[in-house]
Amino acid sequence: MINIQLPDGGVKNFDGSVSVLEVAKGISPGLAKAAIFAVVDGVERDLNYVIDHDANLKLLTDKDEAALAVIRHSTAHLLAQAVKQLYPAAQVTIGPVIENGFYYDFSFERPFTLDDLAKIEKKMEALVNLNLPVERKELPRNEAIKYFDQIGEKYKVEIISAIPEDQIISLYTQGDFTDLCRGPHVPSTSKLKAFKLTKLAGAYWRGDSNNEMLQRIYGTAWRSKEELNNYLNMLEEAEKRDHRKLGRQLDLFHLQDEAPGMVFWHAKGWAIWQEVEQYIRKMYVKYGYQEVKTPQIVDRSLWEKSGHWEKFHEDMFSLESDGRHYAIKPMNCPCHVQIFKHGLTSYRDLPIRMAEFGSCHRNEASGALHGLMRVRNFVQDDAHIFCMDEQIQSEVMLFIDMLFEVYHKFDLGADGIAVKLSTRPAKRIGAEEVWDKAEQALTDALNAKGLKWELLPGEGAFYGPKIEFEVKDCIGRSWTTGSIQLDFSMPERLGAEYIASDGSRQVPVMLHRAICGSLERFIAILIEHHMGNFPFWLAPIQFVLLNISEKQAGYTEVVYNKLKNFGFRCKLDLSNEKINYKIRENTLEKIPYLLIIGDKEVEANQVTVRQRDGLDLGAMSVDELINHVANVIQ
RNA sequence: GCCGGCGUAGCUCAGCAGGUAGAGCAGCUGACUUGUAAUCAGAAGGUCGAGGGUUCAAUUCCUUUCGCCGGCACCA
Repeated sequence: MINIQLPDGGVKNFDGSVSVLEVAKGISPGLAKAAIFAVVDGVERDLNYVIDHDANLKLLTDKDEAALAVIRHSTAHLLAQAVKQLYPAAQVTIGPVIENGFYYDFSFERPFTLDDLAKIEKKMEALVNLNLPVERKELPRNEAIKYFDQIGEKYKVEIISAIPEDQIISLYTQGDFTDLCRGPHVPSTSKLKAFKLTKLAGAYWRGDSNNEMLQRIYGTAWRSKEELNNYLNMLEEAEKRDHRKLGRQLDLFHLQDEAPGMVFWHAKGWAIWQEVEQYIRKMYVKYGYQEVKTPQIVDRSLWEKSGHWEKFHEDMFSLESDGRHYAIKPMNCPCHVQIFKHGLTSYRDLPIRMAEFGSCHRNEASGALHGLMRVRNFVQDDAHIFCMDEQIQSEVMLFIDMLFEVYHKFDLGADGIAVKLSTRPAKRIGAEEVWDKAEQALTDALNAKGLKWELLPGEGAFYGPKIEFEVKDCIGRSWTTGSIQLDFSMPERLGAEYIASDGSRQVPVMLHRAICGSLERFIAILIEHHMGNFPFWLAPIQFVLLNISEKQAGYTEVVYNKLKNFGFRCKLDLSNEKINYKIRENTLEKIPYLLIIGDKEVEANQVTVRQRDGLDLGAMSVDELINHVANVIQ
């Protein structure tokens, strides 16, 4: 007798072993039909998993969010099956679930084409219509290796060979196709009814650029056609926020062939930049930073001392002049250490927080460049904190406060920010106890601030652990903006010291930190986050003045000058167009306030205010308008 | 850097099985003097990313190269 406990508290009894599907049928035929997979005693199982003991059972259908991962995984198998049928010479490798979908990597004699993709998708649909049952079987590891060796799947053999010998390997078969997989899977290919192959790409085997490049096919899969369409529409909408697109439409900046990865900032983009920079500068004052400025080009010997030349010279732009070798700085830290070293520093002076809007050049790999997100010349809101060991945690906490104050100011919500702690890598310098202390300090600071964070073991730099703050762009790619990084190496290498309370000379700890990361990247994030509708204080143009006919041109200009003298960024549109046209054009420019002036306004010494979202605030005097925006800014 | 795709007017894009290109919008000129998301008309605008090759003829085919896009790798 087997008792099966259901989530609603009910219990089903069976005389002997029973499959999940049979249990489902016992509950209701509808449930059995809709079921995708099950959780038995906390473990995900297929529907034909046989329960032979008392157990808790939860059935999941396509109504459950959790079904998505299973559907996606099964769709990846479906893709592989289709590829094998169409191109038997292709070798299968891995096909995991990712956010919103899946991919599968194949080794094939030639790259797949878009035509292939269409064919493969058709084949997948045909396989769905065949309603192929998906069946699990288990083999001892060595037999699994033998099996894949026999069918010539050498990548699978390699994968299984890395699994301990005593393990049982599970395989899933649908029709003529068998794949190595942990499962669970949908019971039949007919459950896969909303998928689309989205892109082709190259990808290195095992993620290592020394290895062969495989053909990766990406796809998305959902529980219903409706869900799929919603996703595709969402993607289409999201692409409209792309900062590269908006940068052109709003005339903020451009990039051109002659200066790859370097930005030409137009007046409107630069207005945003100035606001951001000035705001960050205010924060420096508030949080006790000193601002400095250091040279753009520095003799190579400094980079040799700092170790950058050895490790990164391929990414550095260098030049020769009058027989001397120079490098354009790829970072500011060695220069800041030079300022720190000037004169004697007492422990009483610590912490010293030294900030610079430092323009850096890095010769990034051509394939890495991406709009403003990844450029070759960028300005970091960089700062280095020189402090004593015992000050690390409080400095990190202060930095976190500052970071969130800044992000809040720009309307970047904390829930959109991923916090990651990267700890000691295999290759590293510094004593274990120093790493212990440093990692503990970072962990404690994160926890003290009540942040949700993710641990990335082994991802730290060789010279210290770090915390990174990541935000996503319009289509979900993650970019690091803020970071704070401990450095046990550079102060010593470059001979930075302070006089301790006992009169001895000590090497300070150095924290590298940035909030925006680079102003370029940060502004790109702002553009996408606000969809170009910048808050009033950031908007490149804050007011546009529109006269209805030539008659009001004089008065319109007076108001324009008045607002300009108050320091607002204004545009005067006296163009000889209908007011409808002018409203449309300036609304598309995403100017926060459109001030409309006709005879009525001239007479009453007012302006009629229309917001860019179409809301009509009615007529008011200029003073009232200024009051209004002051309230908006707070 | 690697794999694939792309590069035509300021922008968005069409075209060409090889016979030196076309639209809309913007810009320019003119008319209209306008009340809350596109007034009408006219003229103009391009060494089809760059170099080389094949050909009587190349924007179209081949090749090299640069840049961009999507991934991968990288991201101190």
